[in-house]
Amino acid sequence: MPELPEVETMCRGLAGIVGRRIERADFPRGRVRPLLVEPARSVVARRLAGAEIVAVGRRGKRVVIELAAAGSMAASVDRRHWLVIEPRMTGLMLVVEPPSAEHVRLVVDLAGSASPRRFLFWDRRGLGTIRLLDDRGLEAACGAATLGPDGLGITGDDLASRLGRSRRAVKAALLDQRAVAGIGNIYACEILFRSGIDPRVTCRRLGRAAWERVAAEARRVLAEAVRLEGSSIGDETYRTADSRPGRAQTMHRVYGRVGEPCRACGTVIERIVLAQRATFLCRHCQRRR
DNA sequence: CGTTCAACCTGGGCGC
DNA sequence: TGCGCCCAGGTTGAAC
Repeated sequence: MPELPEVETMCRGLAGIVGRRIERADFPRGRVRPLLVEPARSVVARRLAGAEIVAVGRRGKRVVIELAAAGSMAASVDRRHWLVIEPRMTGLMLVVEPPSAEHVRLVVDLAGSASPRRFLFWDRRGLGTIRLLDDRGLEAACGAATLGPDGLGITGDDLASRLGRSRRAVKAALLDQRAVAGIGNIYACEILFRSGIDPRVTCRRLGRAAWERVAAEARRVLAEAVRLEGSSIGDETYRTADSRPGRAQTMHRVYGRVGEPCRACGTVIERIVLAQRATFLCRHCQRRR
């Protein structure tokens, strides 16, 4: 579920943990599958305890919490670690009570009496990953070879140079995190609608002006969705770190609107499957190149 | 190079 | 009510 705007909102909701010290970390009843945690849960828990939280940031769809090892007030890089959490479909970072206790995967208690007292990773489907990495691990997991330029700052040049010669459908290409980081299924559909481009069109058939449009709409749609704190669709879904629903779903023009009239022209919105993902489009409005 | 499929999971919605 | 099936915001690896 969480794409760039949702993960960005989670990170902003964690602002209060920066500068705090971790008292203890716990994987309640080992509810995270071992394969989704790196290194072993006991090692992660031990290393987190006592660490100082230096910063919280986002890389693509990942939450990155920078830590200084216990007792190292100086910023020696070799004592830095990064807690990288990938929420995947249903993961949430919360500083308040979770929707259910049974899907809490990681709890981090903070020292002191300031608010928040803790933060946690809650994940209903349990597909999310938790990694505690050193600088080399971070580079491998979130570096330029893994993640392309961030969607909020993507340019027409970026897209044209990375995807311009590709034979893939443009929608599939926008979901490729190495090309542009942070775009997922909802916003790919919305960006292409606003760009007036059919999601099935092959990248190499798009001209310069089209890539400029896609980049501009990507920046605009993602920024607006961040402003609206992400998309919450239905119950038991994405929430902000303090458990409020986002409002970006109110800006959706095509996603989830199959059978409903296009807000621009009245044509019925269609749902097709492209690259194994539901894809929504307006045949009339999405014909440009 | 690109596509397709299965897998990893839980739970909501729908048809019968 | 209950059951079975399909669907879901993501990612990965294998097969073709």
